[in-house]
Parts: sequence; structure tokens; C-alpha cells
Amino acid sequence: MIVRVKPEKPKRGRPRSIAARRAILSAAANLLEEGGMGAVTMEAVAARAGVGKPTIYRSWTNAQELAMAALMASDNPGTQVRQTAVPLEDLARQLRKVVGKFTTKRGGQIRLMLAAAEQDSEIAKVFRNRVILQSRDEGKTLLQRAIELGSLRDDIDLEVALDMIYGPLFYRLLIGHKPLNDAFAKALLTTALRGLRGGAHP
Amino acid sequence: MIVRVKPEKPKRGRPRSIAARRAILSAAANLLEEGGMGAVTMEAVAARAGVGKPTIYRSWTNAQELAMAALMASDNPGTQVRQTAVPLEDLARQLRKVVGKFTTKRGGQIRLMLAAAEQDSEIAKVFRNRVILQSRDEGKTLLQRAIELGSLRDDIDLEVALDMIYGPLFYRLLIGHKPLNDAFAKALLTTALRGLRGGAHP
Amino acid sequence: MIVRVKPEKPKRGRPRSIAARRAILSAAANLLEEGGMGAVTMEAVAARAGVGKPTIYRSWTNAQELAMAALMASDNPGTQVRQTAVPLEDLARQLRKVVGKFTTKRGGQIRLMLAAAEQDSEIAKVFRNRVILQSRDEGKTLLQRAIELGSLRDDIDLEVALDMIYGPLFYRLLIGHKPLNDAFAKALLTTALRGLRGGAHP
Amino acid sequence: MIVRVKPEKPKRGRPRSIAARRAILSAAANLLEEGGMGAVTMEAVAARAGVGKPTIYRSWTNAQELAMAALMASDNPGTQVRQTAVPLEDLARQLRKVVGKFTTKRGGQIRLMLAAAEQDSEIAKVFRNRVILQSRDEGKTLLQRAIELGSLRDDIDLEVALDMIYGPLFYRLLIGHKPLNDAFAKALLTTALRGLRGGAHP
DNA sequence: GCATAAGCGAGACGGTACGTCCTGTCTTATC
DNA sequence: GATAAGACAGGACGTACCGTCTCGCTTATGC
Repeated sequence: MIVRVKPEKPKRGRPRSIAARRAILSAAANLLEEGGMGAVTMEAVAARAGVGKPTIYRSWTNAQELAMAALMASDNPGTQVRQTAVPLEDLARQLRKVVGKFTTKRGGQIRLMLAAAEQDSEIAKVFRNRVILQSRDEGKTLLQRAIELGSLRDDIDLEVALDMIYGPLFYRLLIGHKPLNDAFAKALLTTALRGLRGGAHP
Repeated sequence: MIVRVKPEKPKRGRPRSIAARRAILSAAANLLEEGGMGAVTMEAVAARAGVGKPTIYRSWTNAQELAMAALMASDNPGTQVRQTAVPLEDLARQLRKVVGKFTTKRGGQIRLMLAAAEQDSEIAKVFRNRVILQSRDEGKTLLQRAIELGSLRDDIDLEVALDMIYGPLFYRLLIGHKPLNDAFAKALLTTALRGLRGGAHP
Repeated sequence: MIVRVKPEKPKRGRPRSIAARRAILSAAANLLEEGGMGAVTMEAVAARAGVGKPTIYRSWTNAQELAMAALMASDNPGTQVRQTAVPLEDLARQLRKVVGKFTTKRGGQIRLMLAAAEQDSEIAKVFRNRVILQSRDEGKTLLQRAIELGSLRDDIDLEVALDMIYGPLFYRLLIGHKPLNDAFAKALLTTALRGLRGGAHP
Repeated sequence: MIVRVKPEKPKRGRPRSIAARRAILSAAANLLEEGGMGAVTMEAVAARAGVGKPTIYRSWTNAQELAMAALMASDNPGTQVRQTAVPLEDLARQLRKVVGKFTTKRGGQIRLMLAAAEQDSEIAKVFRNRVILQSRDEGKTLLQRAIELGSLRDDIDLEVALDMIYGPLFYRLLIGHKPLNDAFAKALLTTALRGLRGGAHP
């Protein structure tokens, strides 16, 4: 792998660009944490970052995009789980991690972000892929391995199975009708694996 | 002991106009349908309803509340399914109805509504109960009957089971990573009933 | 001269509450004193007087009228001066009284009242007659007596003379470019009596 | 020592649009003429001037200030009289000019403006100086010259004399109890010069 | 002596304007 | 030649009063 050590092109009068970007994202993230989506206004971000509004508009077209970008920038991608020989145990571990992530304040921010954005905007898609579907994708790998190992039936619809596991987590995050915790994650996985069908079908 | 069946407080002053209320909700609903949440501004609603702004503020504290109220008011509650002797078939039928409801434009509105609102506002809770959890509650009755009839295991956690069924629908509605249709509803129910585990069920 | 003591038309229905009237005028006067004309809003008066708005509107058509009425009601008419054998001394005494009246807070209220009102409204005319021109009318009597006694020229235009005396008081009240005090009143009267013309006309 | 004639602060950012300023003042002046003070609302001015409300608020804090500024801006300062060798004749000519100015519609606007404004606001002071006291100041110069020439007594209090001449004009403008016209101006000046006292001047 | 009419408090109504905030664009002077 | 500063047109916000209108309730008079 080749590492480009900064080409350092001889630039006229734009030494500020990276610093400004960082300041903007940082200001936006702080505002988001302090006052939610509503507090992330272009004016507030500009003021706090010590930056002109046009500088922000040059990189993000509106406040939602910026808020999303800020949330993603401050996101540690690491829900990553190490894979062992027992994928179903890896899955259980990963679900607990996801629950942990959702339980923090970040969970609330994610919730707010989801419906606020234009559903079809480019950034919204990226956001969903990065923040929401990332764990599901990891889960997909685990399920596939479990099938290969014979731990799961080989006739299941993988996508349906994934939604049956990750959907409920998301459901409780957004609706909040029941607690979202490790116990739920465990019960969910157990029930999903075993099925609901009663005695008549052993 | 005499039971007064409604204290019915004396109500001083001019009563609120039900005509105005109706006009406001109607205007808000129309604007919502035409231009989404963003179009439901207090000013636009007031203008279209032929009503003063303070009249709106007297009943709803902000545009989101009003939009939610309008959506609920124009909502036909009828996901109601008739119950037969086979609750699992009733459940399948109901899931198809829910999918149908989510698939229309109303689905998009519901999606937008959810995250836009203050999560803990009173109206938001009512909204979630009426629009989101209503079907789930109906499902609960069906599942309970199924357990009584022995069609389902009697050791399942009912709440977990419900989320395992309704959560995925909601997941696809909001994230949109995969289609939300009858086929999905059917596969979902089938998989949930049967379980994912392999081996033991050759 | 026959004084008709009010034709007293036979009124049906509940008579207007004098208690309410008093409460309204009192509330208006207090508000006027506390916050000037701007504070005398119908709503504030109604709230403070413990009275419904229609009760106010039944007697006064707008806030300015009410404020004027309140100011007049709380006005002691007594600039009245006793008349002695030397009308010019009576006049000097009266001018001092007028100055005293204008110097208090009431002076400021009068000032505000004058231009705020519709110039040609009925109440504004009454106000001007009662509050502004009353003293001038008294002065007219005094000047006439002085002319009869030979203390003043008999070829002067009385109205012009009156405006030459009372106008400057009013001028300083409203514009405030120079102090309005007894010294001014004295100098004014002296100068007016003596004239400005120099040596050429002894 | 070097005297910098105007530090001329660096003025960061986009300068205020003089076109906008002109449009605002023009719109305000028109509205003032059409409907009086009450018609000069920020919204109406903004709409007519094709300008955002904040642009107005950036320069004037409320409608009264704006109306005053508009009236002053559209005011031709020209009551200025040319000075001849006979200052008392100059004075007579100037009084006729002032009367002319007060008699037009502008007179009514001035009247309304005076009491409507916060008495002690900065703009109100400027207004009084520019609109009301300007003529009086010119008169002061004329009187001084007349005294030097021996046409007036040299023992008069100049300020009192000025108020004795200009106060009555103002009095009739605001109270309207008697007509304000050239005849009055002439009689006023004559009476003031000659004095009111009888007897001593047979 | 009881009906009737008007006044009463309360408060909602359709409106208008307020003054603030934010948007997204633009125009400067600065670095 | 990109930046920060900040003015611009526009438009929604939520509030304050306006003057009018219902309410349900007194309170006098007059039939």
C-alpha cells in the first residue's frame, strides 16, 4: 500500500481549509449534542466555528446534511466484532454492542436524524448505510457462516432473517414502547432461533 | 354514593369553534399531503383555513403537533381485522393490511412524523400509540389466542415475539433498504413461526 | 336660563355598572401613569379592572379615548384663580399655577395625549378644551377686565395676545428646549406687556 | 501632532445598501403621506420597498423612528430666508414661510410625530432640532442683529422673546383652536413688538 | 311577580403587526 | 483567491392587541 505523504501543492491563500472543516464539524457536533437537530443552524455553526456561512455552504448544502456529516464524523465505526469459531456467539456479542451504542445519547441523535432528512438525499443514504445498516451487514456475514456450519437452516431467506433480528432493536429505539437492553437482545436472538411455533410441530 | 359521570367544568366564556378546528385540521392535512411536513407552517395553515394564527396556537403549540393531529384526525383506524377461529391466519391478514397502509403516501408521512417530533411530547406519545402501536396491540390479542389454542409455544416472551413481527415491518418502512410488501410479510411470519435454528429440525 | 337635568330616557334592562366604570377609569389612569399611553391597552385595562372587554368598548371606542377620559377624570380642574382688583396680578398668579401643573408628571401625559389622538375626534376636542384651553379661557376674562380698567391697550387683538402668553408655555412643555418654570412665566408676562420694540419708539 | 480627520473604521463585511435605504425611506414617506403615522408599519414598508424586514430593523429600531427619519429625509430644509438690512422685515418674511410650511399636510404630520415618539429618544431630539427649532434658531440670528441695530430693546431676554414669537405658531398648529395663517403671523409680530401695556403709551 | 332586556365576566374569534431568527445568496475587505 | 464578516431578500416564528362575537349569569324595570 502506498501512502501519499501530502503532495503539498503550492497553494495560494487557502491554508485554512482543513482547519475550517474540522472547526465546522466540531461545532456542529457540539451543537447537536447540546440542543439536538434544532440547534444545528448554519448561523450557530458559523458563529461557533468562527467561520463564514458561505464557507459552510461550500461543503454542505443544508443544516441536515451538516448535522449528519458531523454525527458520522464523530462516530467510531467500531461495532466490529472479532469472529470466533461459533458465529452465533459472535452474533450475540455483536447485538449487545449495538444495544450499547443505541442506549447512549447517540441513540437519540440517530433517531432524530432518520426522519428529519430528505429520505432520498445522497447523504441520507450514506448515513443509513454507515450508521444503521453497518451492523446488519456484519450480521449477514455471521449468519452466512452459521448456515455454512449447519448451525442454521439452509432454507431461510437471509434478508428476512436479518430484519427479524435487527428490526426489533431499531423498533424499540425509535418507538421506545419497551426497554432496549441486553436482556431484550438475548431473548430476541433465542426466540428467533427457536421459532414461535407450538407443540403440534416438534 | 352518587357518581357524577363527568364533572364537566362550567366552561366560562365563548366555547371554541368546532368549525375552526375542523378547518384547521383539514387545511393542515391537505398541506401535509401536498408538500410534506415542511409545508405545514402555521402561517400557511392559518391562511388556508381562513383562521387567525392565535386560534391555532390556542390548540396546538407548534407545527409538528398540528401536523400529527391532522394526520391522526384523517386516519381511518381500520387496520382492524375480523377474528376467525384460526388466529395465525388472522395475523397474516393483518400484517398484509399494515403493509398496505405503510405502502401508501401515508407511510411516508408517518415516517417523517416520527423523528421530527419532540420524542417526549404528549402528542408524540399519542401518535405512536395510535398510529404505530395500534396494530401491534391487535397482534398481541391474536398471539394470546394462538397460545391458548396451542398453536404457539406457551413459553415465549410475548413482547419479544411481537417486536420480532412488527419491528421488521417498521424497519423496512423507515430505512427502506429492502422492499416492504406482502411477500416480505409472509416470509417474515413464516420464518418467525418456524425459527432459524438448523440441525435439530432436519 | 332653564337647565334640563337630563331628559332621562326610560331605559330598559340592566343599567351600566358605575362600579365597573370607576374600576376601568382607575385602572386606565394607573396604567397611564406607570407606562404611558402605550400601556393603556384595552386588554390590560380589562384585566386590571376585572372587567370584560366589551364592557369597556360599550363606553369608549378605543384606547386613546379611554386614556383621555381617564386623564380628564383624574384631573382636578382647579387652576381657577380668585380674581382681585388687579387682573394683571391675577394673570401672573394663574400662569404660575399652569406652570406648576405642567411641570408634574401630568404634563408629560398631556403632551403624549395631544398628538396621539385623532385630531378631530370628539373626545380630543373635549380634551383640548378642558385641559389645554381652560386656562386660556380664564386668562381671556382677566385680559378683558384689564382692558376695561385701562391696564392694557384697547386696540390689541385679544386672541393674539392670549396665544402670545399661553403659546410659549405650551411650546416649552412640548418641545422642552428650555426650562418651563416660574421665572420663565414671569419674564414672559413682563416682556409681553412691555413689548420688544427698542428706543426709537419710547 | 497629526490629526486624522475621521478614523473611518475599517468596515468589515458587505456594506449597507444605499439603494435599500433609499427605497425604505421613500416607501415610508409615501405611506406616511397616504395614511399617516398609523400606516407606517414595518411590514408595509418592507413590502412596498421590496426589502426584508430585518434590513429595516438593522437601521431603525421601530416604526416611529423610521417615520421620523422619513419625514426628515423628505424635508427640504429651506425655510432659510435671505437677510436684508432690515432684520425685522426678514423676520416677518420668515414667519410667513413657517406658517406656509405648517399649513400644508406636512404640518399635520409634524403634529402627529411630536407626541407619538418616545420623548427622550435620540431621533426625537434630532427631529425637534431639525424640524421645530430650526426656524427658531434662524429667528435668533435675526433678533440679535435687530438688537445690534437698535431696532429692539437691548434688555430683553432673547430666549423668552423667541418663544413669544414661535410658541404661538406652534400652539395653533397643535391645538387648532384658531386659524394659523399669515394674518395671525403679522398680528403676532406687531403685538409682540409693541407690547400689550396700555396707559404708559397713550 | 315574573318576563324581558340589557349589562356583566369571561374568553374565543379573524386579523394585523410586531420583533426575532434562520435561510441561502451576495458583496466587501483582509490575509 | 479563498476567507470572515456581514448585509441582503425572504419568510416563518410565536406574541400582543385589536375590535367583535358568543356564552351563561345577573340585575333592574315594566308589563
